[in-house]
Amino acid sequence: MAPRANPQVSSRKSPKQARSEDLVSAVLTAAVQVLRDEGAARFTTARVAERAGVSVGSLYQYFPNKAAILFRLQSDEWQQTSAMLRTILEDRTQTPAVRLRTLVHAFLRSECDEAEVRRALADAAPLYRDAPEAAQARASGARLFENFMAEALDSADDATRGLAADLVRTTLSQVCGSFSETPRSDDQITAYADALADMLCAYLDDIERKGRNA
Amino acid sequence: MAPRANPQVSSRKSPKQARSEDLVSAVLTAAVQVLRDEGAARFTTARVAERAGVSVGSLYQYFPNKAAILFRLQSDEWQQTSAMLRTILEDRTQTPAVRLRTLVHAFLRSECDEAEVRRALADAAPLYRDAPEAAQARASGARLFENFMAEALDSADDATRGLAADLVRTTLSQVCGSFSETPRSDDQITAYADALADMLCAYLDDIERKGRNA
DNA sequence: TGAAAATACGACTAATTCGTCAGGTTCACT
DNA sequence: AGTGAACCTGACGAATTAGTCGTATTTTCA
Repeated sequence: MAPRANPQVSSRKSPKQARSEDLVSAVLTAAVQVLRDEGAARFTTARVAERAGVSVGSLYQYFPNKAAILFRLQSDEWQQTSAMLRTILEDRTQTPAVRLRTLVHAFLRSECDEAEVRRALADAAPLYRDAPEAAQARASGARLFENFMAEALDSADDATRGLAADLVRTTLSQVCGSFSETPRSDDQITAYADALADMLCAYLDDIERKGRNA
Repeated sequence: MAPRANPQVSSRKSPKQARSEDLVSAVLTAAVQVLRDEGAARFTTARVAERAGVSVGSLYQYFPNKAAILFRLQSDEWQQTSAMLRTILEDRTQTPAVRLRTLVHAFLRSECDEAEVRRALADAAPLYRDAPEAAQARASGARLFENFMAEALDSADDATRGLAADLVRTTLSQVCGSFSETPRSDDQITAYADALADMLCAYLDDIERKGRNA
């Protein structure tokens, strides 16, 4: 009875940790499925555990509560997105405007893939958004844009630059999130990304123009 | 026993409807309070009814379910916002750019007032967002911006105009919503609204410039 | 092998929630 | 006052959920 999730197949580290790692990743995978297939409202520990082929008790041995699972999912997501943003924004071989355009396309595309999971995760946000680590993650994302702006806007004052960094970051994340809430074709995505990039670039040009005239 | 909510004080219409109207508005008022003071997660029909000085049974005589209360709140909100947008956007005595700037300030300000209620209402969105009437309301908001764009962007083609209308509307609503999630001072609001207006105006200018050069 | 430590199990508890319904109250009108 | 319709009440049923805990299984290592 109680068939366990393949104890022999596991990227062996110290054997001690093998079972737990398998269990944790099984839970996370199952959590994504439940979120996608059932939505935030039906996301329960029982359903996640069942889908993971694991008992609730075991689940609670590795996650202190339901919110922790969701937060972990969001956190992993942020990590990935951050890496992508960093790669694009810090590529000095391209002009800032080109980088920004590339970024918008990549970001919007990635929001539209996996849109269901993201929406469900957003619906569940009230459960995990006040986690202490969440603020840190947001701050590190903000720094990325501030550094970019320092390079892209050299003739603007600090206040303007800071505001621009905030506005561009917020616009990107919010507008792409909203856009991806309804299913989209490839062409729609490309066209929208171009328009959004146009808007952000026009804004940055405008700031530079004003900065030089002052 | 069973003290009723002031039957004698009520803006007399047909006496028949007086009680029900009082009850409905008492429920709506209470709903806003519960949403503000307790948040979306603790928004229950029992709490709303208690706060309204009314029994759950009565509440269910005028609202088919919990979601209907929330939808009604959101709907009233939209109505008000729509009216404001229309007034500003259709004021032909001002240039489009000035109107847009005025709009951004007004909208951001109004989002920041009552921010708690709005946030809670947004958290509860999964419960009412698929209501059939919601789509209608969104469409009517979209038309407002399309009409404005038809006036503001005369040298752009239809596709560009449509995309711009969508993008400007989405940006306004999403970015202001996100900004208002944390408490803000008056100065912060003004500065952010100016930056956002700069961005949107720069975008429209850019479109016009490209349109004339084509 | 055998025993202790680590891990997993899943039935269960306590709490909360939505919405109903049988019965009481008030109103409009005679 | 009397009558029926409209309205209100709040205890209650049915469902769901988060998280616990005593027991069973597996692993480790002497």
